[in-house]
Amino acid sequence: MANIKQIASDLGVSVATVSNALTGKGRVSAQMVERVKARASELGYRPSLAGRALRSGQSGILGLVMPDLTNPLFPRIAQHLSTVADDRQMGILIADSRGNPKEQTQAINRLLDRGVDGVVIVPQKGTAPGPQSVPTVIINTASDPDNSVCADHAGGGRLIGELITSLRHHRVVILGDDPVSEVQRDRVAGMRAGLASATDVQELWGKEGIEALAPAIAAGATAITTTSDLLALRVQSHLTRCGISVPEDVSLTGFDDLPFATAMHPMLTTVAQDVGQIADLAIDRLMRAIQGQPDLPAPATVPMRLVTRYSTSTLRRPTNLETIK
Amino acid sequence: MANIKQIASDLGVSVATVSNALTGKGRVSAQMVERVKARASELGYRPSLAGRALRSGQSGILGLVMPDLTNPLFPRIAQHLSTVADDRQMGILIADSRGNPKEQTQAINRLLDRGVDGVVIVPQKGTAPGPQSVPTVIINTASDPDNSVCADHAGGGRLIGELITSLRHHRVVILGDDPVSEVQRDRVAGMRAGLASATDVQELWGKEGIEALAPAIAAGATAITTTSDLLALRVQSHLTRCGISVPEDVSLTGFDDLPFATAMHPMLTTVAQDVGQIADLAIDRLMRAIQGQPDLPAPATVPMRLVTRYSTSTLRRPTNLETIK
DNA sequence: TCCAGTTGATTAAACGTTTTACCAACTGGA
DNA sequence: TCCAGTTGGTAAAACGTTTAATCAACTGGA
Repeated sequence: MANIKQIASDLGVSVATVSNALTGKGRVSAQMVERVKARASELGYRPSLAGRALRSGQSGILGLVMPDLTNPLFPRIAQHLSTVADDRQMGILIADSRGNPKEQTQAINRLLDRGVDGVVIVPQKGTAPGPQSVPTVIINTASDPDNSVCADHAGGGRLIGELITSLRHHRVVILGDDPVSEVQRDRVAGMRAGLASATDVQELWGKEGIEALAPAIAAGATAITTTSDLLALRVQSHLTRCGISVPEDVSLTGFDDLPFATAMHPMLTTVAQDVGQIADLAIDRLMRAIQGQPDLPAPATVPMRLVTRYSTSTLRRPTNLETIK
Repeated sequence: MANIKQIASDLGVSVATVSNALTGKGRVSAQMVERVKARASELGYRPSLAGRALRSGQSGILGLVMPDLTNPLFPRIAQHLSTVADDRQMGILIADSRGNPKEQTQAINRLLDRGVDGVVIVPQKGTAPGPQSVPTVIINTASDPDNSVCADHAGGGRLIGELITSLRHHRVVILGDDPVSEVQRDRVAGMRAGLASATDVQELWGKEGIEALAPAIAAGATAITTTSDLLALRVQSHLTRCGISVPEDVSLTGFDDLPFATAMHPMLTTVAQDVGQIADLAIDRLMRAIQGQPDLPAPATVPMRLVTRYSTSTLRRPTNLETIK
């Protein structure tokens, strides 16, 4: 409830002096600064963000637009974003684009109406939000080179591919969830690159893909690389039901290192995004844009990290399962 | 960029009239309202929330304090909260209390500094935030009867217990994660109530609890009820490793119906919170308090819903595994 | 002594909105 | 004709902050 005017009258000075003393901007004697600060903390003074926002035109609030708040990555992104925003005295307002592109632009508009100083957008699969009226940074899509920061999905895929290669697997099936997603296509492309020396690489998608797995294994595949941990869990469940065990009969990998990856048995080999660094870079670029500094030239891509656990092992059975049968 | 003054001068009227026309508060002729609204939409006018906030002392923003943003429930709570807040033209600012009580009060203070009109708090395990300087509603703890809304954890536990009872299991182990959590203790208590007619109910906690599972089963337990899905996944993995299969050898239940529950095999029997309704009630109470209406008397508790899947089955083997061995 | 420069503080405007108090012009009834 | 009541609108203050412009007092050098 205490305001700047209160402090000013208590001390018999003008409000401008108080403001200057607190912000350190104008010219105020050192001792006056002391007195002002002392009184301010006595009163428990908290500057009114509303007043400041009105005057300065900046709200000190950033918007976060997610394609779907139940996205398994959302918690980690939100957390990191919120801590690094905190460090810069910024708040984070969330908005859900509820899985469809139309809602996405509405969500952005709602944030804009609230006067956010900038927005972080994690776009819908397959959409690329155009330039906005406030500084914007896009996470996890490389569409607009200037203002995006994204994990190196292809690189992550390659790490997986190379791991599988190094474990001497030659017959591999790559399993994706939805080919509409640019991110997933990138991951798959990376896997292919890492598997360049494999003799047989097969690409499957979605629910039918899972059904097709057992036959593929029967036909000789010895490793399955998926584009998400959830998919990997599904696969493992399915395989267990079919009497195929991981990693003895087939190696299996996920993507993203979700919390349950370590609750599985065997614990899942996967690849992790450094969400902290992504958030860091995102906020960094955003603040830079907000403060009118020139954009950084290249889009930022953050390397992924291979997390080797126990769902992968070196090939130790004949390539073709038929021979066992 | 268009403001109320702009519209006023365009139309040759006073700003007060424009404000009245737009908010429908003062006395303005119907046709003037038309003209104002027309001009406003021509200009793409958006009221400045900052201006309004300064004048009215209300920011139109609610704060959400979570114990840990990576909490598996956070996404769903955030999503529902954000949609129902949207309906009331409110924004949601997030804050992370990073797993410790001290940060929790700091997080609350940060939100307060930002001028939120109210806060929704999902408290740290074992803490009960005291009364705040703004309207507050607490989710998932029944500590303060006046302003809390929480799932009926005990009721959910009872549902599980009754299911297990109806499946004719008599020897059950209840497995919890951390007894510090009031929520988990409630769940366990509910389970016990639902299992009243069982002959042997054992309670285990944490990592050692999991280790003790196989011996317990060897000693005759035929069902395991856990206080979280993640725990259930861990257990299932552990049991698989021990050569014990679900649900043939032992029935298993989770809690919360997290996304991966259906990716497991067998799909997990669990109990779901109606997060939508919880969010609804929470915002409802919060808005009521903000608008100065009297508090609703009783704390709101929302019933949980049993989700029966395939990790539970009726008892079909001798109670004591020893006899098999 | 005078003047330029510096220091420390003040005045007042501005940001965009809402709201109270007020005013002018009608209306209808006595 | 006069008055009370209603209708449609305006003027101005207020919310709390920042900042450009101004001013008074002091300093040191010529």
